[in-house]
Amino acid sequence: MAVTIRDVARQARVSVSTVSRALSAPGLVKEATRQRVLEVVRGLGYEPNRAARSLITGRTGNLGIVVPDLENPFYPAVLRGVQSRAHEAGCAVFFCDSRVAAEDALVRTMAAQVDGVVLCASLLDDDQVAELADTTPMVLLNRTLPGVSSVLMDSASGMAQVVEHLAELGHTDRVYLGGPEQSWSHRRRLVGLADRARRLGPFEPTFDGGVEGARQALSTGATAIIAYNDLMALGVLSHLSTRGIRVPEDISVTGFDNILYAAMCHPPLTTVAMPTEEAGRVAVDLLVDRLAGGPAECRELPTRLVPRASTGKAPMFS
Amino acid sequence: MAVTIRDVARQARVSVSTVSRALSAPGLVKEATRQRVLEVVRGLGYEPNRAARSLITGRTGNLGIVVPDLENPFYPAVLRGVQSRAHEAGCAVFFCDSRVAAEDALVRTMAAQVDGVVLCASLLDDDQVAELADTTPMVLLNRTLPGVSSVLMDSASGMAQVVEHLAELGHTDRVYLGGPEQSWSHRRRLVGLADRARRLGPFEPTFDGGVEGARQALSTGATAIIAYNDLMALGVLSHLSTRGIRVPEDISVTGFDNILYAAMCHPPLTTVAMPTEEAGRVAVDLLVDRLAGGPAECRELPTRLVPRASTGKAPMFS
DNA sequence: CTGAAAGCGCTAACAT
DNA sequence: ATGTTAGCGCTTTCAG
Repeated sequence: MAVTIRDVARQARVSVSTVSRALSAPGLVKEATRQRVLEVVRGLGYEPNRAARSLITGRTGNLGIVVPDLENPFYPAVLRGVQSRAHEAGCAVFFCDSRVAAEDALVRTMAAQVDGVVLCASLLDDDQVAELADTTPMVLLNRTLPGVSSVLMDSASGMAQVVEHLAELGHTDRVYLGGPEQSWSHRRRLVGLADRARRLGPFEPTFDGGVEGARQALSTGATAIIAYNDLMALGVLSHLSTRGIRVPEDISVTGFDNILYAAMCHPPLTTVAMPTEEAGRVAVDLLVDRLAGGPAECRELPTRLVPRASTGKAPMFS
Repeated sequence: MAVTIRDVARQARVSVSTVSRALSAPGLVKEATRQRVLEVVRGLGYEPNRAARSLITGRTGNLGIVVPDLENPFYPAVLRGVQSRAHEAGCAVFFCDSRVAAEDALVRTMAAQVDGVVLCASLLDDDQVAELADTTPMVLLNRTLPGVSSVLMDSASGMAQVVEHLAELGHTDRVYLGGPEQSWSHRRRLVGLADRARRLGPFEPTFDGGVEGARQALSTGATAIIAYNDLMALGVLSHLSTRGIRVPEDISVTGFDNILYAAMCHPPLTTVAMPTEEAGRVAVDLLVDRLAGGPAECRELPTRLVPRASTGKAPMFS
């Protein structure tokens, strides 16, 4: 059997409540006793039983995060931010990839054992999200819903920067390969795009989706392809290379997210940097605030264009 | 207040113990009563309180996994396998990236709230791992320790295949850019390498580590660079490209892991495919067996060479 | 097959 | 400032 609060109390010659207080309400016990207790705690290697504690407090000390696709490097980056901040806040984090099961089922399962959850780029409809948010404290990432905290990355501005960049290079015929239609990020990118590019899609926001998008884009004769995200842009690059089309001489390509590989591919990808890790940290902050009884809050983080070699002057432009 | 077992008992006109049994020991209660209870459970939306349950059983129904670097796509793949299998087994999974805090501290923290942990590619020394394994049921991934379950990917054979492939292409001067010296995978790769390549390193198993490795490799005059993993190989490719060195015409390059980007880079990378997702699933299987009182078990999964365009005939070889 | 009762380890009134 | 005590919601003997 593990060492319990009673063992500590006995050895420190105090009552269990004093031990409890020494540990979780330092102000309520005399410094000398507290030290004595702490010493015994260390000596015995006592670790409070979380189950017992939660049974009373109703708190688990855990946070949950649900992401749509861990294999998109965007999410590990977010997760890293979440985890480091959660760690600072003394919380452990449960994690789920929603390809494993339905998003709402996952959140519900999680809700039972965490104090709150970070829901990333949810594709659920508003009613479903609202229902979940009603059950458990929640912060949304790249998604909004009235009354629910959220952390947003400014996709509209990012996309506007992309279009402007392309325009400056002389591209007049631009095509956008869209992501999932329910996606908030996709819709915000459309806002930034306005009517400054044709639209194709929706496509899967993956490498293969990009390959398919490139195929379709080629038949439009556009000189610039704007992909929904970097993963797709990588697929676009790959397809163009297969077809012997040069980037950026023949066609310019842009992505979104600035994942690690955007800098490593050939040619390096012009893209929009997203404050992923920061977003993860802010999400936890908002969640913690919420748990402490604060109000729902919405925070938008800036994005910025990262020009690289996949964009160049439009052909025949001087 | 949430609905408790007592509410169910009252409404189903049975005792709490009957409800408890109906839920977790179906054999011990008459089918008719069980149905009645289940109906009330559904009607009330009753969900047993996990804290209360674990307080008694000592089980949490949770698994933990610690990985060294979530941003290496190798680990999300493992994580995916772990999660899908855990989900089937009715377990939720806690996750930690050991860049957030010291590995052993993380495992210890986790141990308090999971039934067992999967420890990936640990760099701790044997004593430390042994101590942890003593505290909590554990399965090691790509690491061995007597008496502890483990899932291994056959790095030695994979590396032997790489060297053989290079030899067939006429490369006689090969150089290996090593990974972390404490890494089991690294040491197994050395075994597969035997004395068939010079050795450089250790390097960080990252893109930047690869860049540095390439720099050093160039001064050796070798015609083939064998990187510890794909991330490094990507760095090698990048550095060579910067220096105007052609791959594979001037130098051949190989990686290890077959991450998604190995197929997407330029030129596509010859590498060794690792059964990552499978390994994650097997790890959970072994852990579950262990929790059920089974013996420690060791499973080695095969790897295989994936030849792509980054390797070619040695210069001057015909 | 079912019920009564005793806790699991801890926190939070309530006393002192 | 510290001790006493009553549970938190559940499982699990032990009786019947």
